[in-house]
This record gives sequence, structure tokens and C-alpha cells, in this order.
Amino acid sequence: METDRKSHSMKKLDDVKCQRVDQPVVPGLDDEVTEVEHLLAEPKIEHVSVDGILCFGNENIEKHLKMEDFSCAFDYGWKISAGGLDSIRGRGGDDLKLEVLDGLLDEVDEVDDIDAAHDLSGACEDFLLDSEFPEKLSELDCGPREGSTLCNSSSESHSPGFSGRSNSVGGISESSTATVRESNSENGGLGKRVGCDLHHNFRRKHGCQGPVMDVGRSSIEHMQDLDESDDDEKPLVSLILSNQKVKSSVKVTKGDTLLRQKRLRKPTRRYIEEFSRNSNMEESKSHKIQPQEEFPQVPSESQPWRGRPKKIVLKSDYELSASESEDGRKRTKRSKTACDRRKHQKMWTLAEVIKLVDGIAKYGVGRWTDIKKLLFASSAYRTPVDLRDKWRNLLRSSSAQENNRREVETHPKHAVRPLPKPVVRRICELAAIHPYPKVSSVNYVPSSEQPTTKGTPVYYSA
DNA sequence: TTTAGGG
DNA sequence: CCCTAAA
Repeated sequence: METDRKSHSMKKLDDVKCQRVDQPVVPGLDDEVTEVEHLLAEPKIEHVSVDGILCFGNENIEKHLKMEDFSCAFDYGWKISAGGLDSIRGRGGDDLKLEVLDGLLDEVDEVDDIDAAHDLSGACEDFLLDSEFPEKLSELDCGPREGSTLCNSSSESHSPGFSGRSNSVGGISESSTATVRESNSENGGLGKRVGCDLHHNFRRKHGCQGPVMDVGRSSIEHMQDLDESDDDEKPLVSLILSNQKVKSSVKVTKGDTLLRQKRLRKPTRRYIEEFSRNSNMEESKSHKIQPQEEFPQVPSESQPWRGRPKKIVLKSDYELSASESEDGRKRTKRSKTACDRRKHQKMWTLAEVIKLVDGIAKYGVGRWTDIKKLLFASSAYRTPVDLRDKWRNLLRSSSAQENNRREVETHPKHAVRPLPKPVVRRICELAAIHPYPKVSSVNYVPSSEQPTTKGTPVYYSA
């Protein structure tokens, strides 16, 4: 199965490659280009020799319009004209791609690169996905070309990392690699500085987490939903791949994009969070962060929010508490850290829950790793622990729902996400079969049946 | 490294 | 969701 998937994606890659040979394969890049021109005020892209561009007609345009709206909606005071817009797009969307990639290409070693690449995509992409995913999905399935349409709506410049990696995979773009190098040497310093400033602003304006991210996340959620339902993301692969291609093309054409590219590439979501945290510390005198310096390349950031740079966080906390005892600002610090504790929580979809329940039914309670591997292989953000936690919560909520069903029905407000009856039933059954310690408030005999009054005889195995 | 349990 | 301890 794994290999199957792999080969599949490879195939897709090949397709992409082939296409690229014949034609620039940058469908819809056209739109993109206009946009870039806009931003850079230095249009000279003749790259747009696309045959298939006509295929997308209205829809494509529509998408872009939406995108614009979206961007506008997020003008937070910092300049969107040159970099702002870009950076907005730069975040959030990546996670999306990353997720997908993580699921699909976890065989690849250079996750870092992927990650980097992901850091760049666009929130707008998410946005689009969010609003039109269903259609999009089918579209994508039709082939890389279609995929590109969508992708091209993401940001134009993209990480060197990916192109490098692509080479190893399918030799997608050599030119892009070269360009990248060039860019790095050219715009390195400036890019960094700008990036920092950007982040300063960002942080200042929205605390550690900007709305952008939120948007991105929610869209991701939707996507996940769909993705989840059939556990197949191949279309997305093509999407991503073609996206990369587009990116490289653009890169080749535009050197200027690189500046932004650099700036975008660096900071990760995680980084922003860390950064804000550190800045707080800086306030209280310890640990100084030098923005001018190379971005700390967010520690072990191979997964979107799953990164868990434990050590760093711990260290920060440590220092925080240290400074706490020194200055009297305890409370501020405390609350702040407490606030951003729940960094990346992703809502569980019904599909996921059902899947989880299925998995538990199959493999039993406690084999979280197995369940994760077999049923949640595609969702990188669900760790076995998450599954377990979710199960715990499910047990709790389901039992609650069972007990006060009437009350819940009378006060629907209290039932936020009611959880379909059948699911609850299944959970209860499973709970009966696999007692999860500590969860059932009932002090019943270990593996006995739960309050279910239906007389299913349960036998003790001992 | 995975599970269990607590926060 | 995060963290830690124990296995």
C-alpha cells in the first residue's frame, strides 16, 4: 500500500515532468504573472506561453478574484503592497501542503526542505480550497495541468529547498536551483531584515498568532475533511508538484521574487511563536534575540504543528520562571505562556472520529500507534497520543451524552457538537468491551458492560 | 519509543 | 492539546 502510493506519486511526477518538457506548463501562471508584476512593478515575464491556459477560463479568474478579496481583508496595517500580501499568503497554506506531503512523501528524508517549501505557499490557496474544494478536487484529479491552476494562485516565489528536492525525485527543475543560489547571495541580508521587521509587526499587531493563520487552519480543516473521507490525496500530490513547477518557472523568470522568497521562506509558524515568546523574555532582561541573525531555523520542524521543539520550549519556560522569581512580573508572564500553550489544535472531524472508532474496534484500545499508522497515515498531525486523547474524550462525552440525552436535547445549546447517535452507540459498545481505565466514572467491575441496559452478555476473560 | 495518566 | 513517568 505504501509502495503503491509511492509509485503513484512518482508517476504523477513523471507526468509533470513530461509536460514540462513540451511546454512551460504553467497554466494559469498568467494570472500569477500579472500579480507579480503588480507587486514588483517590473514586469517582464514572457514565460506565459501556455497552451492549456484557456482551459480554466472563468473559474480561474474567479479564484483569483477571491484571492484578492481575501488578501484585502487581511490588510493589517503593514504594507501589503510589496511584501505583505505575499507573506500573508506565505503562511498557512504551507501547512496545508505540508500535511499532504507528510502523509504522502514521508519516505523522503529531506523533510526540512519540504517544510521550508511549505512555509511559503499561500493562505489564499487555503482560502480557495476552503471555498471551492469539492470542485477543485475533481479538477485536480484530471491532471497536473489543472492542478497548476490552483497552485499558481499561491505565492510566486518559493523555496529553494523544494526544488532541490524535486531534483532528487524527478529532476523537475534544475534552473530553479541555480536561481536559488543566486538569490541567496544577492538578497540574503536584505531579505532577512525585512523578514524580521515583518515579524515584528506581525507579532505586535496580532500577538503570537495572526488571523491569517487561523484562516489557514480552518481551511485546512475543510480540506482535511474531504481528504479524510476517502483517504486518498493523490490529486493533491499533483497539485503540489505542479505548484512547485510553477514556482520554479517564476523563479527563473524573476530574480526579484527571490527577495520575498527569502523572507518568506525562513520564518515558520513555529518560529513566530517562539520568537514572540523570546521577545517577551527579552523584555524581562534575559536572552536577547537578534533579528539580524539568521533565523534560528526553527528547531526540528519537520511537521507543521507537530514539531514539538520540546527542548526550546522548556528552556524558555525555564528562563521565564527564572525571570519570574526575579522581577515581579510573574502574572503577566504566566498568563502569556498559558495562553499560547495550545498552539496547534486541530478540530476533529466526524470522519476522523469514525475512523478512530473503527480503528479501535479493529485493533483494540491501547494500540494507538497501530491505529495511527493504519488509519491515520495520511494525517500527519494526529499522533498516537492524540488518538488516545481523543478516545478518552470521546468516552467521556459519549457517556455524558448517554446519561443526559434528554437534557441535551432540551438544551441543544449545551451540545456543541452533538456527535451522531450511531457513533455514540459504537463508542459505548467499545467502551464496554475495552474499558478504558480512569475514564468511566462508574465504579463497575473492570470489563463489565456499561450502563447499557441491553443485555448483551459479557464474559470476563480472566 | 510507546502508553498511561494528569493537567 | 501538552507534559511526564513508566514500561
